[in-house]
Amino acid sequence: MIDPSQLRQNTEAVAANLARRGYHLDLESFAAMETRRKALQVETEQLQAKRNTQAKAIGQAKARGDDVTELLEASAEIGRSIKDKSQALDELQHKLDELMLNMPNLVHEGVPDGADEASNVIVRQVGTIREFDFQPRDHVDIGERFEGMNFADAAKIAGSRFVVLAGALARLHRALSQFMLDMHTADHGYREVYVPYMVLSEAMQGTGQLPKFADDAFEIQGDHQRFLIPTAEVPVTNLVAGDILDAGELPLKFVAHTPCFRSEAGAYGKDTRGMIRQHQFDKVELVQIVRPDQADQAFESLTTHAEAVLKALDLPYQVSALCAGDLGFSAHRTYDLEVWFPGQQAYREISSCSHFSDFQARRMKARWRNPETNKPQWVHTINGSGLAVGRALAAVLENHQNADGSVTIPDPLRPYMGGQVLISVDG
RNA sequence: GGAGAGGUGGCAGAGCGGUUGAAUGCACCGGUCUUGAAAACCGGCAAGGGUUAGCGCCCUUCGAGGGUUCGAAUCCCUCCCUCUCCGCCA
Repeated sequence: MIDPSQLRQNTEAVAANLARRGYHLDLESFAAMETRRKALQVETEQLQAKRNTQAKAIGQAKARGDDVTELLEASAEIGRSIKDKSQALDELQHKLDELMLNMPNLVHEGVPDGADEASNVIVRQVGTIREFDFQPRDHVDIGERFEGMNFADAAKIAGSRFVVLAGALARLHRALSQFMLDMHTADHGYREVYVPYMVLSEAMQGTGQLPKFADDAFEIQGDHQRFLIPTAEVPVTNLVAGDILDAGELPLKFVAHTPCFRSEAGAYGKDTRGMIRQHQFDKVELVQIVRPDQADQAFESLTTHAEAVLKALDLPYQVSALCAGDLGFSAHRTYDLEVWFPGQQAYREISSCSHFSDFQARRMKARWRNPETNKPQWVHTINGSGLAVGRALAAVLENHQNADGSVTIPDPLRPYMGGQVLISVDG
Protein backbone atom coordinates (compact mmCIF):
# COMPACT_ATOMS: atom_id res chain seq x y z
CA MET A 1 0.00 0.00 0.00
CA ILE A 2 1.29 3.43 -0.79
CA ASP A 3 1.12 6.21 1.77
CA PRO A 4 -2.54 7.35 1.89
CA SER A 5 -1.65 10.82 3.12
CA GLN A 6 0.85 11.23 0.30
CA LEU A 7 -1.84 10.14 -2.09
CA ARG A 8 -4.23 12.72 -0.70
CA GLN A 9 -1.74 15.55 -0.56
CA ASN A 10 0.24 14.94 -3.74
CA THR A 11 -2.39 13.22 -5.79
CA GLU A 12 -1.07 14.44 -9.12
CA ALA A 13 2.52 13.50 -8.44
CA VAL A 14 1.43 10.04 -7.31
CA ALA A 15 -0.76 9.63 -10.37
CA ALA A 16 2.13 10.66 -12.61
CA ASN A 17 4.43 8.17 -10.93
CA LEU A 18 1.91 5.34 -11.22
CA ALA A 19 1.30 6.24 -14.86
CA ARG A 20 4.93 5.29 -15.51
CA ARG A 21 4.02 1.71 -14.80
CA GLY A 22 0.78 1.87 -16.72
CA TYR A 23 -1.59 2.31 -13.81
CA HIS A 24 -4.30 4.87 -14.35
CA LEU A 25 -5.46 6.69 -11.24
CA ASP A 26 -8.80 8.38 -11.74
CA LEU A 27 -8.08 11.71 -10.08
CA GLU A 28 -11.61 13.06 -10.19
CA SER A 29 -13.38 10.08 -8.77
CA PHE A 30 -10.69 9.73 -6.12
CA ALA A 31 -11.02 13.37 -5.12
CA ALA A 32 -14.78 13.04 -4.95
CA MET A 33 -14.56 9.98 -2.72
CA GLU A 34 -12.03 11.68 -0.49
CA THR A 35 -14.12 14.80 -0.04
CA ARG A 36 -17.13 12.76 0.87
CA ARG A 37 -15.12 10.56 3.20
CA LYS A 38 -13.74 13.53 5.02
CA ALA A 39 -17.17 15.07 5.51
CA LEU A 40 -18.70 11.82 6.70
CA GLN A 41 -15.85 11.15 9.07
CA VAL A 42 -16.02 14.58 10.65
CA GLU A 43 -19.78 14.32 11.09
CA THR A 44 -19.58 10.85 12.54
CA GLU A 45 -16.87 11.80 14.97
CA GLN A 46 -18.75 14.86 16.11
CA LEU A 47 -21.77 12.73 16.87
CA GLN A 48 -19.62 10.23 18.72
CA ALA A 49 -18.08 13.01 20.78
CA LYS A 50 -21.55 14.23 21.67
CA ARG A 51 -22.63 10.76 22.68
CA ASN A 52 -19.57 10.34 24.87
CA THR A 53 -20.12 13.56 26.78
CA GLN A 54 -23.81 12.75 27.18
CA ALA A 55 -23.07 9.31 28.54
CA LYS A 56 -20.63 10.82 30.98
CA ALA A 57 -23.22 13.38 32.08
CA ILE A 58 -25.75 10.61 32.65
CA GLY A 59 -23.31 8.76 34.80
CA GLN A 60 -22.67 11.82 36.90
CA ALA A 61 -26.37 12.72 37.16
CA LYS A 62 -27.18 9.20 38.25
CA ALA A 63 -24.48 9.35 40.87
CA ARG A 64 -26.15 12.48 42.25
CA GLY A 65 -29.52 10.77 42.15
CA ASP A 66 -31.00 13.18 39.57
CA ASP A 67 -33.71 12.21 37.12
CA VAL A 68 -32.13 11.19 33.82
CA THR A 69 -35.07 10.16 31.62
CA GLU A 70 -34.74 13.19 29.33
CA LEU A 71 -31.01 12.70 28.93
CA LEU A 72 -31.55 9.05 28.10
CA GLU A 73 -33.91 9.87 25.28
CA ALA A 74 -31.61 12.44 23.76
CA SER A 75 -28.75 9.98 23.87
CA ALA A 76 -30.77 7.27 22.23
CA GLU A 77 -31.52 9.65 19.39
CA ILE A 78 -27.83 10.41 18.91
CA GLY A 79 -27.13 6.72 18.90
CA ARG A 80 -29.46 6.20 15.95
CA SER A 81 -27.83 9.04 13.98
CA ILE A 82 -24.42 7.56 14.63
CA LYS A 83 -25.52 4.23 13.27
CA ASP A 84 -26.65 5.79 9.98
CA LYS A 85 -23.61 7.97 9.52
CA SER A 86 -21.06 5.37 10.47
CA GLN A 87 -22.63 2.84 8.17
CA ALA A 88 -22.28 5.24 5.25
CA LEU A 89 -18.74 5.99 6.31
CA ASP A 90 -17.86 2.31 6.57
CA GLU A 91 -19.14 1.62 3.09
CA LEU A 92 -17.16 4.45 1.59
CA GLN A 93 -14.06 3.60 3.59
CA HIS A 94 -14.33 0.04 2.37
CA LYS A 95 -14.33 1.25 -1.22
CA LEU A 96 -11.32 3.44 -0.58
CA ASP A 97 -9.48 0.57 1.11
CA GLU A 98 -10.18 -1.64 -1.85
CA LEU A 99 -8.82 1.00 -4.18
CA MET A 100 -5.68 1.31 -2.08
CA LEU A 101 -5.16 -2.44 -1.88
CA ASN A 102 -5.36 -2.72 -5.65
CA MET A 103 -3.01 0.17 -6.30
CA PRO A 104 0.57 -0.83 -7.15
CA ASN A 105 3.68 0.53 -5.49
CA LEU A 106 5.34 3.77 -6.52
CA VAL A 107 8.21 3.48 -8.94
CA HIS A 108 11.74 4.21 -7.71
CA GLU A 109 13.29 7.21 -9.45
CA GLY A 110 16.16 5.13 -10.81
CA VAL A 111 13.85 2.75 -12.66
CA PRO A 112 14.08 3.05 -16.45
CA ASP A 113 11.01 4.09 -18.42
CA GLY A 114 9.20 1.61 -20.61
CA ALA A 115 6.04 -0.35 -21.05
CA ASP A 116 7.30 -3.92 -21.12
CA GLU A 117 10.34 -6.14 -20.94
CA ALA A 118 11.67 -4.79 -24.22
CA SER A 119 12.66 -1.64 -22.32
CA ASN A 120 14.50 -3.40 -19.52
CA VAL A 121 18.10 -2.29 -19.18
CA ILE A 122 20.95 -4.75 -18.96
CA VAL A 123 23.12 -3.55 -16.08
CA ARG A 124 25.97 -6.03 -16.42
CA GLN A 125 26.87 -9.35 -17.96
CA VAL A 126 29.03 -11.74 -16.02
CA GLY A 127 30.82 -14.89 -17.08
CA THR A 128 31.68 -16.14 -20.51
CA ILE A 129 29.23 -17.92 -22.74
CA ARG A 130 30.83 -21.20 -23.63
CA GLU A 131 31.64 -22.09 -27.22
CA PHE A 132 30.47 -25.65 -27.84
CA ASP A 133 32.23 -27.77 -30.43
CA PHE A 134 29.09 -29.86 -30.64
CA GLN A 135 25.38 -29.16 -30.73
CA PRO A 136 24.40 -28.44 -27.11
CA ARG A 137 21.29 -30.27 -25.93
CA ASP A 138 18.66 -28.69 -23.76
CA HIS A 139 18.13 -29.89 -20.20
CA VAL A 140 15.20 -32.08 -21.14
CA ASP A 141 17.27 -34.14 -23.56
CA ILE A 142 20.10 -34.37 -21.10
CA GLY A 143 17.86 -35.29 -18.20
CA GLU A 144 15.89 -37.91 -20.08
CA ARG A 145 19.05 -39.61 -21.34
CA PHE A 146 20.03 -40.06 -17.69
CA GLU A 147 16.57 -41.41 -17.02
CA GLY A 148 16.53 -38.86 -14.23
CA MET A 149 13.98 -36.40 -15.50
CA ASN A 150 10.52 -37.64 -16.33
CA PHE A 151 7.63 -35.43 -17.36
CA ALA A 152 5.33 -38.24 -18.46
CA ASP A 153 5.33 -39.86 -15.02
CA ALA A 154 4.67 -36.49 -13.44
CA ALA A 155 1.77 -35.83 -15.79
CA LYS A 156 0.33 -39.25 -14.97
CA ILE A 157 0.12 -38.49 -11.27
CA ALA A 158 -0.26 -34.70 -11.13
CA GLY A 159 -1.11 -33.43 -14.60
CA SER A 160 0.94 -31.13 -16.76
CA ARG A 161 3.70 -28.80 -15.58
CA PHE A 162 5.27 -31.10 -13.02
CA VAL A 163 8.42 -33.15 -13.09
CA VAL A 164 9.77 -36.28 -11.46
CA LEU A 165 13.50 -36.30 -10.85
CA ALA A 166 15.42 -39.44 -10.05
CA GLY A 167 18.87 -40.71 -9.25
CA ALA A 168 21.77 -38.33 -9.71
CA LEU A 169 19.49 -35.53 -10.90
CA ALA A 170 17.30 -35.75 -7.82
CA ARG A 171 20.44 -35.61 -5.77
CA LEU A 172 21.85 -32.73 -7.78
CA HIS A 173 18.61 -30.88 -7.19
CA ARG A 174 19.00 -31.41 -3.47
CA ALA A 175 22.69 -30.53 -3.64
CA LEU A 176 21.87 -27.20 -5.25
CA SER A 177 19.48 -26.12 -2.52
CA GLN A 178 21.84 -27.32 0.22
CA PHE A 179 24.71 -25.47 -1.35
CA MET A 180 22.71 -22.26 -1.67
CA LEU A 181 21.47 -22.41 1.91
CA ASP A 182 24.98 -23.03 3.21
CA MET A 183 26.44 -20.21 1.17
CA HIS A 184 23.90 -17.63 2.27
CA THR A 185 24.05 -18.58 5.93
CA ALA A 186 27.83 -18.97 6.11
CA ASP A 187 29.04 -16.26 3.72
CA HIS A 188 26.25 -13.71 3.60
CA GLY A 189 24.92 -13.68 7.15
CA TYR A 190 21.39 -14.91 6.60
CA ARG A 191 19.44 -16.80 9.23
CA GLU A 192 17.90 -20.00 7.94
CA VAL A 193 14.20 -20.39 8.59
CA TYR A 194 11.77 -23.22 8.01
CA VAL A 195 8.28 -21.95 7.36
CA PRO A 196 4.74 -23.11 6.55
CA TYR A 197 4.04 -23.95 2.92
CA MET A 198 0.49 -22.73 3.20
CA VAL A 199 -0.62 -19.37 4.49
CA LEU A 200 -3.72 -17.42 5.39
CA SER A 201 -5.09 -14.79 3.08
CA GLU A 202 -3.85 -12.07 5.46
CA ALA A 203 -0.28 -13.08 4.73
CA MET A 204 -0.93 -13.12 0.99
CA GLN A 205 -2.39 -9.66 1.27
CA GLY A 206 0.57 -8.52 3.35
CA THR A 207 3.08 -9.18 0.60
CA GLY A 208 0.73 -8.13 -2.19
CA GLN A 209 -0.35 -11.40 -3.83
CA LEU A 210 -3.91 -10.67 -2.73
CA PRO A 211 -6.44 -9.39 -3.45
CA LYS A 212 -5.40 -8.81 -7.03
CA PHE A 213 -3.69 -12.04 -8.02
CA ALA A 214 -5.83 -14.75 -6.48
CA ASP A 215 -5.89 -16.60 -9.80
CA ASP A 216 -2.13 -17.13 -9.70
CA ALA A 217 -2.24 -19.06 -6.44
CA PHE A 218 -3.57 -22.44 -5.42
CA GLU A 219 -6.23 -22.22 -2.77
CA ILE A 220 -6.65 -25.07 -0.32
CA GLN A 221 -10.02 -26.62 0.38
CA GLY A 222 -10.85 -26.62 4.07
CA ASP A 223 -12.45 -24.68 6.85
CA HIS A 224 -9.78 -21.99 6.68
CA GLN A 225 -9.02 -20.04 3.59
CA ARG A 226 -5.43 -21.00 2.93
CA PHE A 227 -3.12 -20.77 -0.04
CA LEU A 228 -0.11 -22.78 -1.10
CA ILE A 229 2.78 -20.37 -1.07
CA PRO A 230 3.77 -19.06 -4.51
CA THR A 231 7.12 -18.09 -3.00
CA ALA A 232 8.77 -18.18 0.42
CA GLU A 233 8.60 -14.41 0.29
CA VAL A 234 5.08 -14.70 1.67
CA PRO A 235 5.65 -16.64 4.89
CA VAL A 236 9.14 -15.25 5.52
CA THR A 237 8.37 -11.56 5.02
CA ASN A 238 5.22 -11.91 7.09
CA LEU A 239 7.35 -13.12 9.99
CA VAL A 240 7.48 -9.48 11.08
CA ALA A 241 3.83 -8.68 10.34
CA GLY A 242 2.30 -6.61 13.12
CA ASP A 243 5.65 -6.14 14.88
CA ILE A 244 7.37 -3.04 16.09
CA LEU A 245 11.04 -3.97 15.90
CA ASP A 246 13.88 -2.43 17.86
CA ALA A 247 16.44 -0.57 15.78
CA GLY A 248 19.09 -2.99 17.05
CA GLU A 249 17.30 -5.95 15.51
CA LEU A 250 17.67 -4.55 12.00
CA PRO A 251 18.59 -5.57 9.45
CA LEU A 252 16.91 -8.96 9.65
CA LYS A 253 18.19 -11.34 7.00
CA PHE A 254 16.38 -14.60 6.39
CA VAL A 255 16.95 -17.43 3.96
CA ALA A 256 14.48 -20.23 3.37
CA HIS A 257 14.31 -23.20 1.06
CA THR A 258 10.74 -24.04 0.15
CA PRO A 259 8.67 -25.45 -2.63
CA CYS A 260 6.64 -22.85 -4.50
CA PHE A 261 3.27 -23.39 -6.11
CA ARG A 262 1.92 -21.32 -8.97
CA SER A 263 -1.11 -21.93 -11.07
CA GLU A 264 0.51 -20.17 -14.04
CA ALA A 265 -2.90 -19.02 -15.15
CA GLY A 266 -2.57 -17.19 -18.42
CA ALA A 267 0.68 -18.89 -19.28
CA TYR A 268 -0.81 -21.62 -21.44
CA GLY A 269 1.54 -22.47 -24.23
CA LYS A 270 4.45 -20.61 -22.67
CA ASP A 271 7.52 -22.64 -21.81
CA THR A 272 5.66 -25.89 -22.04
CA ARG A 273 8.87 -27.84 -22.49
CA GLY A 274 11.11 -28.67 -19.57
CA MET A 275 11.49 -27.40 -16.06
CA ILE A 276 11.32 -23.68 -16.77
CA ARG A 277 7.68 -23.12 -15.88
CA GLN A 278 6.10 -25.58 -13.46
CA HIS A 279 3.23 -25.60 -11.00
CA GLN A 280 5.68 -26.71 -8.32
CA PHE A 281 9.31 -25.77 -8.01
CA ASP A 282 11.86 -25.30 -5.25
CA LYS A 283 13.44 -22.00 -4.47
CA VAL A 284 15.93 -20.64 -1.99
CA GLU A 285 14.66 -17.22 -1.03
CA LEU A 286 16.51 -14.30 0.52
CA VAL A 287 14.52 -11.77 2.54
CA GLN A 288 15.74 -8.66 4.30
CA ILE A 289 13.86 -6.40 6.67
CA VAL A 290 15.73 -3.12 6.88
CA ARG A 291 15.68 0.51 7.93
CA PRO A 292 14.48 2.77 5.12
CA ASP A 293 17.78 4.62 4.89
CA GLN A 294 19.60 1.35 4.28
CA ALA A 295 17.18 -0.14 1.81
CA ASP A 296 18.83 0.87 -1.45
CA GLN A 297 22.15 -0.48 -0.32
CA ALA A 298 20.59 -3.66 1.04
CA PHE A 299 18.86 -4.18 -2.29
CA GLU A 300 22.17 -3.98 -4.13
CA SER A 301 23.90 -6.31 -1.72
CA LEU A 302 21.09 -8.86 -1.72
CA THR A 303 21.37 -8.94 -5.50
CA THR A 304 25.09 -9.66 -5.26
CA HIS A 305 24.29 -12.49 -2.83
CA ALA A 306 22.09 -14.13 -5.43
CA GLU A 307 24.72 -13.49 -8.09
CA ALA A 308 27.34 -15.20 -5.93
CA VAL A 309 25.54 -18.50 -6.48
CA LEU A 310 25.66 -18.12 -10.25
CA LYS A 311 29.33 -17.23 -10.12
CA ALA A 312 30.14 -20.20 -7.91
CA LEU A 313 28.35 -22.51 -10.31
CA ASP A 314 30.20 -20.95 -13.22
CA LEU A 315 27.02 -19.97 -15.02
CA PRO A 316 27.06 -16.95 -17.34
CA TYR A 317 24.33 -14.46 -16.57
CA GLN A 318 23.18 -10.92 -16.92
CA VAL A 319 21.58 -8.49 -14.52
CA SER A 320 18.63 -6.66 -15.94
CA ALA A 321 16.95 -3.63 -14.39
CA LEU A 322 13.22 -3.91 -14.96
CA CYS A 323 11.58 -0.90 -16.55
CA ALA A 324 8.59 0.75 -14.92
CA GLY A 325 6.04 -1.11 -17.00
CA ASP A 326 7.57 -4.52 -16.25
CA LEU A 327 7.71 -4.13 -12.47
CA GLY A 328 5.66 -6.46 -10.32
CA PHE A 329 2.69 -5.04 -8.45
CA SER A 330 4.46 -4.59 -5.11
CA ALA A 331 7.91 -3.71 -6.40
CA HIS A 332 9.54 -0.32 -6.09
CA ARG A 333 12.41 -1.50 -8.25
CA THR A 334 13.66 -4.88 -9.45
CA TYR A 335 16.72 -6.58 -10.86
CA ASP A 336 16.21 -9.82 -12.69
CA LEU A 337 19.11 -12.23 -12.89
CA GLU A 338 19.02 -14.08 -16.19
CA VAL A 339 21.14 -17.13 -16.76
CA TRP A 340 22.33 -18.33 -20.12
CA PHE A 341 20.68 -21.49 -21.47
CA PRO A 342 22.76 -22.92 -24.34
CA GLY A 343 19.93 -25.24 -25.30
CA GLN A 344 17.66 -22.28 -25.92
CA GLN A 345 20.41 -19.87 -26.92
CA ALA A 346 18.78 -17.38 -24.58
CA TYR A 347 19.01 -15.73 -21.19
CA ARG A 348 16.20 -16.78 -18.90
CA GLU A 349 15.18 -15.42 -15.51
CA ILE A 350 16.56 -17.41 -12.60
CA SER A 351 16.17 -14.83 -9.86
CA SER A 352 14.20 -11.69 -9.30
CA CYS A 353 15.43 -9.29 -6.64
CA SER A 354 13.06 -6.58 -5.54
CA HIS A 355 12.95 -3.60 -3.26
CA PHE A 356 9.42 -3.02 -1.97
CA SER A 357 10.04 0.19 -0.02
CA ASP A 358 7.35 0.42 2.69
CA PHE A 359 4.65 -1.04 0.44
CA GLN A 360 4.55 -4.50 2.02
CA ALA A 361 5.30 -3.10 5.48
CA ARG A 362 2.16 -0.98 5.35
CA ARG A 363 0.07 -3.96 4.36
CA MET A 364 1.63 -6.11 7.06
CA LYS A 365 1.85 -3.36 9.67
CA ALA A 366 5.54 -4.05 10.15
CA ARG A 367 7.41 -1.24 11.83
CA TRP A 368 10.58 -0.40 13.67
CA ARG A 369 11.16 2.15 16.38
CA ASN A 370 13.41 4.90 15.10
CA PRO A 371 15.63 5.97 18.01
CA GLU A 372 15.92 9.46 16.59
CA THR A 373 12.21 10.13 16.79
CA ASN A 374 11.33 7.33 19.21
CA LYS A 375 8.34 6.76 16.94
CA PRO A 376 7.37 3.65 15.00
CA GLN A 377 8.08 3.82 11.29
CA TRP A 378 7.48 1.41 8.45
CA VAL A 379 10.32 -0.95 7.71
CA HIS A 380 11.45 -1.58 4.16
CA THR A 381 11.40 -5.07 2.72
CA ILE A 382 13.64 -6.61 0.10
CA ASN A 383 13.77 -10.07 -1.32
CA GLY A 384 15.18 -12.13 -4.11
CA SER A 385 15.60 -15.69 -5.21
CA GLY A 386 18.94 -17.07 -4.45
CA LEU A 387 18.13 -19.06 -6.63
CA ALA A 388 15.25 -20.88 -8.24
CA VAL A 389 16.44 -24.46 -7.81
CA GLY A 390 14.74 -26.10 -10.77
CA ARG A 391 16.00 -23.54 -13.22
CA ALA A 392 19.43 -23.71 -11.63
CA LEU A 393 19.43 -27.46 -12.20
CA ALA A 394 18.50 -26.96 -15.83
CA ALA A 395 21.16 -24.30 -16.25
CA VAL A 396 23.87 -26.50 -14.75
CA LEU A 397 22.93 -29.38 -17.02
CA GLU A 398 22.96 -27.25 -20.15
CA ASN A 399 26.06 -25.20 -19.42
CA HIS A 400 28.22 -28.02 -18.12
CA GLN A 401 27.28 -30.73 -20.57
CA ASN A 402 29.94 -32.59 -22.51
CA ALA A 403 30.07 -33.95 -26.04
CA ASP A 404 29.56 -37.52 -24.85
CA GLY A 405 26.30 -36.57 -23.13
CA SER A 406 27.73 -36.46 -19.62
CA VAL A 407 27.58 -33.45 -17.33
CA THR A 408 30.43 -32.14 -15.22
CA ILE A 409 29.30 -31.28 -11.72
CA PRO A 410 30.48 -27.80 -10.71
CA ASP A 411 33.14 -27.91 -8.07
CA PRO A 412 31.18 -26.45 -5.13
CA LEU A 413 28.42 -29.03 -5.55
CA ARG A 414 30.69 -32.07 -5.43
CA PRO A 415 30.82 -32.31 -1.63
CA TYR A 416 27.03 -32.52 -1.69
CA MET A 417 27.24 -35.27 -4.32
CA GLY A 418 29.48 -37.53 -2.34
CA GLY A 419 32.48 -36.36 -4.33
CA GLN A 420 30.97 -37.24 -7.67
CA VAL A 421 32.49 -35.24 -10.55
CA LEU A 422 30.53 -36.41 -13.54
CA ILE A 423 26.99 -37.46 -14.25
CA SER A 424 26.91 -39.88 -17.14
CA VAL A 425 24.48 -42.33 -18.66
CA ASP A 426 26.27 -45.17 -16.93
CA GLY A 427 25.65 -43.54 -13.56
C1' G B 1 -10.46 -35.68 19.86
C1' G B 2 -11.88 -34.78 25.57
C1' A B 3 -11.32 -31.39 30.08
C1' G B 4 -9.75 -26.83 32.07
C1' A B 5 -7.23 -21.80 32.07
C1' G B 6 -6.26 -17.54 29.42
C1' G B 7 -5.70 -13.64 25.37
C1' U B 8 -4.94 -6.01 27.99
C1' G B 9 0.45 -0.88 25.99
C1' G B 10 7.63 -2.65 23.26
C1' C B 11 7.56 -6.71 27.35
C1' A B 12 5.47 -8.47 32.12
C1' G B 13 1.02 -7.75 34.63
C1' A B 14 -3.63 -5.13 37.47
C1' G B 15 -8.37 -3.68 36.08
C1' C B 16 -16.63 -2.82 40.88
C1' G B 17 -20.75 -1.36 33.36
C1' G B 18 -19.83 5.28 34.21
C1' U B 19 -13.25 11.15 34.38
C1' U B 20 -9.68 3.78 32.84
C1' G B 21 -6.43 4.92 27.20
C1' A B 22 -6.03 1.83 31.06
C1' A B 23 -2.68 0.85 38.01
C1' U B 24 2.23 -1.27 38.81
C1' G B 25 7.00 -3.16 37.25
C1' C B 26 10.65 -3.64 33.30
C1' A B 27 12.46 -1.51 28.88
C1' C B 28 13.05 3.16 26.45
C1' C B 29 13.85 8.80 26.21
C1' G B 30 15.20 13.50 28.93
C1' G B 31 17.29 15.53 33.47
C1' U B 32 19.88 15.71 38.53
C1' C B 33 24.09 13.43 40.77
C1' U B 34 29.22 11.29 39.02
C1' U B 35 36.00 12.27 36.38
C1' G B 36 33.08 8.49 33.50
C1' A B 37 29.69 4.55 34.12
C1' A B 38 26.39 2.09 37.37
C1' A B 39 23.05 2.91 41.29
C1' A B 40 19.64 6.40 43.25
C1' C B 41 16.18 10.28 42.44
C1' C B 42 12.88 13.58 39.22
C1' G B 43 10.13 13.89 34.67
C1' G B 44 8.30 11.83 30.03
C1' C B 45 6.60 7.59 27.33
C1' A B 46 0.52 3.14 23.35
C1' A B 47 -0.99 2.94 18.27
C1' G B 48 -3.89 4.56 14.17
C1' G B 49 -6.94 8.41 12.20
C1' G B 50 -9.35 13.41 11.83
C1' U B 51 -8.72 18.65 12.57
C1' U B 52 -5.19 22.86 13.38
C1' A B 53 -0.18 27.63 11.08
C1' G B 54 0.92 25.76 15.99
C1' C B 55 -0.41 24.79 21.26
C1' G B 56 -4.18 21.68 21.28
C1' C B 57 -8.88 19.37 20.57
C1' C B 58 -11.69 15.12 18.82
C1' C B 59 -12.56 9.90 17.19
C1' U B 60 -11.21 4.72 17.15
C1' U B 61 -8.60 0.59 19.26
C1' C B 62 -7.84 -3.91 25.55
C1' G B 63 -7.38 -11.45 20.13
C1' A B 64 -11.41 -10.95 15.75
C1' G B 65 -16.52 -10.22 14.55
C1' G B 66 -21.53 -9.51 16.19
C1' G B 67 -25.00 -8.15 20.35
C1' U B 68 -27.08 -5.85 25.07
C1' U B 69 -26.81 -0.64 27.13
C1' C B 70 -27.58 6.31 27.41
C1' G B 71 -22.52 4.28 28.36
C1' A B 72 -18.52 -2.04 27.53
C1' A B 73 -11.54 -3.83 28.61
C1' U B 74 -15.53 -5.18 32.12
C1' C B 75 -22.13 -8.54 30.47
C1' C B 76 -23.98 -12.10 26.21
C1' C B 77 -23.06 -14.92 21.42
C1' U B 78 -19.79 -16.78 17.45
C1' C B 79 -14.98 -17.52 15.74
C1' C B 80 -9.50 -17.51 16.15
C1' C B 81 -5.16 -18.23 18.97
C1' U B 82 -2.10 -19.63 23.34
C1' C B 83 -1.15 -22.59 27.75
C1' U B 84 -2.01 -27.07 31.14
C1' C B 85 -3.82 -32.14 31.68
C1' C B 86 -5.72 -36.73 29.17
C1' G B 87 -6.10 -39.56 24.61
C1' C B 88 -4.05 -40.43 19.71
C1' C B 89 -0.05 -39.94 16.53
C1' A B 90 4.39 -38.78 12.08
